[in-house]
Formats: sequence, C-alpha cells, structure tokens
Amino acid sequence: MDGSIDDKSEDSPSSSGSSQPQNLSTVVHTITAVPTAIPNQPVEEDGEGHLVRTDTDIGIEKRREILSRRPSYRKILNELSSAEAPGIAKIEEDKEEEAAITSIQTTIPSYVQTSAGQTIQIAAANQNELTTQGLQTITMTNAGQGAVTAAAMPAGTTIVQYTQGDGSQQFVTVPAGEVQAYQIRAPSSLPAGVVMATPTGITSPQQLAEESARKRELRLMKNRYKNREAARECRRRKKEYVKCLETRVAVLEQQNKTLIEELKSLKELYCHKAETE
DNA sequence: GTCTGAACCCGTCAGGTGCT
DNA sequence: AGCACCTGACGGGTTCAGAC
Repeated sequence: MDGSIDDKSEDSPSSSGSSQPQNLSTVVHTITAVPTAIPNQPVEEDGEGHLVRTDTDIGIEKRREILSRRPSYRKILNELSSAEAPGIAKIEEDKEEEAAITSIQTTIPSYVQTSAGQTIQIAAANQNELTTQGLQTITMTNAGQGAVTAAAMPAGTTIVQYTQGDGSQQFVTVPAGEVQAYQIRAPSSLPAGVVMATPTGITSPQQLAEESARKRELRLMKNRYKNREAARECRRRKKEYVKCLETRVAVLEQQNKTLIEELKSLKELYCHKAETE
C-alpha cells in the first residue's frame, strides 16, 4: 500500500452513523496519507488496554482456515432455506431491492477533478439529469461578491454551473483557468453519476504523470463507492442470515419441546399399560 | 450534568473466491 | 491473469443506559 486516503472528514460526511446522501456541493479534496492498520493480523493487548499486533502465524492460519470453510451468507442462507422448513426466506435480489439500489445509484455525487489534483464533487439529485448540456461556466471577477464568498474565492475563480432536470441549479468552483482546460465527459467505465474531466492538450511528462495520478484517484474513488455499497449489502445479508438462524433456533426449540411432551405422554401411556397388565 | 462502557452503524482496506 | 464481488477486520462516530 502506498498510503491510504483519509477522507473521512469530507469524503464521508455520512460516517456519523446516518447513511444520508452526501451533501450537495460538498468539496472533496482532502487527500492525506496516513499509515493504515494492517488488518487480519493477530492482536494482543499491551497491558495498557492498547491493542498491539503480533506476527504469529497461528492467527493467520486460523483465519485462512475459517475463510476457506465459510461460504457467503447468501449461499448459506439459500442452502438453509432450500433444505429447511418454510418461513426461512431466501436471499435474492428482489425487485424492491433493485429499486432501492437504483435509487442509490441515481443519487450518488459526481466528481470533477481539477489539475491541482483536487476533486470537486458535483452532487446531482439524479445522475441522469447531470448532462453536459446543462453545464455552464461563469468566471468570477471577485467584485461585489458577498463577504464570505469573496473571501473564499480568489479573483478569476470559475464557477461551474449546471442545471438539473428539476430546474434547480448547482454550482461548483474551480480555480482560475482550469475549466477551460477540461472537457466534461461521462465515460462508461465510471460508476453512474461520476463525471470525469480530462485536460485537453496534455504534452509534458509531468502532465501525463498528473493525469495518471488523477485517473488512479478516480479509479480508487469508484472502487470505494462500489465497496461501500457492497459492505452495506453484505451487512444486510448478514443481519438477514442471523435473523434466519434465530428463527430456526426458535422453531427447533419448539419442536424439541413438542417431542419431549410426546415422549412424556408415551412413557406415561406405556407405564400405565404395564401396570394394568 | 458529566463520564464511561456497551452496542450499533458506517466507510475503508485487504484478501479470498469465482468467473471470463 | 484480470476483474468484480464478498466479507472479515479495523477505526471512528453516535446513541443510550447506568454510575457518580
């Protein structure tokens, strides 16, 4: 790993526990390299309550063993439901779920990268409504702006404006001169709603390097988004799986009770019969 | 009112798995 | 081999109940 991106403060405003859509017009540009914990290594307490990683291979092997034995929740649950009693729901991508996923996809933010390596998030209420046709640029003169805005934006800052399908307008700002250097396009390789801005007329190696770094960052961003969704799904399935197991336990306990009762009554019947004979 | 620990949720990363 | 997907682990945030 070349250092992870600590984007919790801005890239993930919803990390507070509520999974709301990310705020409109959020500027996403904090990319801080921090040492990441290496997961999947055994952990020990250091005596002060702090967790310290150790290098014992036992933990790794154990985990491998567990991993190699454990199929996905989807598989487990589906097997359970096919082999077991009714009432245990199969995990499948029903239409409701698909609809939900679609709605998530259509509300994801869009990103435009600047040449400074910053990523500006364009939050579109519906990605289908984010069209290049709706894009306009306004170059600020820095005169007569409101106090806060003027202070935050240097002269010549360009505002990218786009109009959404519902008529509402969104603005993002880009440092002077950068917008002119970009073509806004939506490549098919990006997730829905992610707009990539590519500089035109790149010639120098430095620009190429910058561009490849930008592409890498966009790819990572795309992966993170996908993985975020995947993690949500995984947790949902896990919950469902646990619920299913709980239901199964309850059913089996009830069966057990019934069988014990049956055994009791049969025993009594047998004893009674033996006495009379 | 403040502290604290537990429970829960979320995003991210790494590594495994299955498919092409 | 490369890719997409899945899931465990981790760290951080929030909420809430109980102790002081």
